[in-house]
Amino acid sequence: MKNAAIQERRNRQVLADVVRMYIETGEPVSSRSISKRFEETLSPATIRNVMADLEDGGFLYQPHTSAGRVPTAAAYRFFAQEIAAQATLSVHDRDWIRGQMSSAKTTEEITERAGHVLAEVSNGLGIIVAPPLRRIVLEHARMWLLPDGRVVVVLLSPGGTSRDKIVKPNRSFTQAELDATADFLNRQYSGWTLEAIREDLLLKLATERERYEGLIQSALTLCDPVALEDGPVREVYVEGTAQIVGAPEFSSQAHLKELLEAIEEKHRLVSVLNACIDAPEPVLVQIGIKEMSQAGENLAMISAPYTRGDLAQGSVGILGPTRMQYERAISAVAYVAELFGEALGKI
Amino acid sequence: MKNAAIQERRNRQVLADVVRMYIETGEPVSSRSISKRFEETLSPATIRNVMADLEDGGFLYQPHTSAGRVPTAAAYRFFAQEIAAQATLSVHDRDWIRGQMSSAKTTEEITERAGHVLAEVSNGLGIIVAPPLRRIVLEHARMWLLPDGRVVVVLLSPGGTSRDKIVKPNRSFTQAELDATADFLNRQYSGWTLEAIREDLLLKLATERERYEGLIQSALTLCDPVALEDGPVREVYVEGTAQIVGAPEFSSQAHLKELLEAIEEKHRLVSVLNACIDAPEPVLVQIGIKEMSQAGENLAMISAPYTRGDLAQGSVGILGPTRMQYERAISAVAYVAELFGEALGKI
DNA sequence: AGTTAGCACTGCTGGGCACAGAGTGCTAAT
DNA sequence: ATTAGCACTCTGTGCCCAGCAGTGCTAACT
Repeated sequence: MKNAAIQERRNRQVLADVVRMYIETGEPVSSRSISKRFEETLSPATIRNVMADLEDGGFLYQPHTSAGRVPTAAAYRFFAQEIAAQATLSVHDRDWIRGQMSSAKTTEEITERAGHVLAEVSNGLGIIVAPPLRRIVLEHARMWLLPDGRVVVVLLSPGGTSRDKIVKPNRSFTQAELDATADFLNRQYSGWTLEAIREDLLLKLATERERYEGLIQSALTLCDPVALEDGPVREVYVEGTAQIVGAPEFSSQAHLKELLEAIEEKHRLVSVLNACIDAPEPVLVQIGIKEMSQAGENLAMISAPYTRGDLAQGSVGILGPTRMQYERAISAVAYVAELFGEALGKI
Repeated sequence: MKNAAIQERRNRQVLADVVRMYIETGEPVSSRSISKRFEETLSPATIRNVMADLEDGGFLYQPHTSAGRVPTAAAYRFFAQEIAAQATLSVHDRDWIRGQMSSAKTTEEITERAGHVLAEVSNGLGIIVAPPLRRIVLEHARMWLLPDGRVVVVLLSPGGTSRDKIVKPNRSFTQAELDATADFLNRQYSGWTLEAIREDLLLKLATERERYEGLIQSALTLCDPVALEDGPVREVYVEGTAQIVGAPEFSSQAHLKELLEAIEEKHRLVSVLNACIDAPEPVLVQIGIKEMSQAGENLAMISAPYTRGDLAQGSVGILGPTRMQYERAISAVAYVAELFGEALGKI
């Protein structure tokens, strides 16, 4: 039974202290130093016994016989869970974050700021994932004809963002037709997500051919390309690459290079980060990200979804070394997610 | 007279060989190895004499007394100049590059590909700078009124790119006014750059108030925000951060970190890279980029402007260690710039 | 005069070795 | 159940020394 070691209250206390201390110093922690933390109520020898149990339980390990102990991934997981509930941001951090975020006006600025804040707080990467296109809400559509037969489609979302695309339809349209189509979309689907619109159109196409035939066809031809434009690259915003270079856990060039390559392939990040959208907890802590790279062993990701209105949109998070200040990081991610959603709403 | 050492033909030959060899191996090159390159027509001792002269001239230096010689920035400059004229791409590289570029369709894809190609070829960073907004050419403008009084402005450029923005004008417009303004822009300024339009509008405003008064005013109010939207961040595209980690010249963590920070502040890159637009040579080689960071000493940038039609638009380039394969890099930059411009034109 | 062989000199690199320090596991005493 | 004591293990560091790569200089050669 692996968890046996963790059952006893004192053992958990010791484990938490070891983790905390290792996060601070980055060096294997000895029984003596933990003993001191307990205000000398327990001797090093006792702590050693506890530590031996914890090692059996898979929470600690020794780099070599005569070294102190280092937390394993399991220890971090335990630790994160232990403190997640009571994680709270220092007033100083809170003010600083709000200050940083409040000066941003455009969506881009806000994103950049949020990423920057997260990177600074964690000494790791700050990552922002934009809402996937299909979750975008249509407020207003407009189309017009170009002299050469192409069509400009502009979709407006609440909050002032817009997306446009030039479409080469396979048949020619008149401006009147375009107006009718746009009007149809506006009356029928204002407030729907693109994803939902698309599904509904396909459904209607099958069941109610006779009623709207032309319009539905037109709408599909004209909207689909816009919806599918999906720029997978621009969706992810990463800030703070420079930070991870300093971290001693990635001092190995090979590891560092591999990690940076993984980061450049941003879609890999997205899947890990977006796990939090369906997670039950408000903030998700993942420890040991094998998906990322060989060095993923000692990577941790802390992520939270942000919402505008009440629709989950995308997520923000931190990717950093497992040896990270979890209290600070967890609460910062939560706070940034909150501010980020708010800020987007205000545009 | 610093250049004295370089006057003699044989000295230049030796210098070039030292640089070439150092680029290959990355280690200080000895007199013996150069002697071998000369097919034994000169003894190591002779080469040593030449090298001593070159050291006096500031082209070589010794890490310590009993080591070989390493090229200085001056040596690289000389070398780059020497080979720039005759730089030519291997058939293999040429095919590969064309292959990589040809599969890209959208502007984003093309940019990404170009960046990727440059990074791969150079083992450094591939950098693409988009044309500054003011150089964008207007093909067609359109505006319409939103229910709440805001105005959507869409500017179309030749080649199918478009840019839109939602403007909150300080007075209210009617749709008819908007149509008239757009029409005015289209008739008067189709084919002009935004920069030029803006200037001309301001000029006309001063001299011909009476004729177009309303239109000019409207055009300015509505277009300026679009033109000034200027996303300084999105303008620069960098690929290949992972590459530079491997380079032994940046093995020092401190240097590496500093460099990555500099790269994240992309605007710093832009000014260096854009120097090539006004340079007389088709491809500009800069060696020792002090602007970037302390480690800039051993950084080199190779850049070339790309054009669409006959308008210089932006630039593409490589940022890498001074110890770089210049022949390959220079010709690759030239070729990518050419293909990039072409590809943009075809969209 | 330019070139080259020979040789002494320099500074780095890597292996071997001893030593101190940190930390543990175990046993026996409290 | 806790703890003091002690033997044991492993690492990091400093030091020395030999080996090596490469130079600079001088003197001889063409």
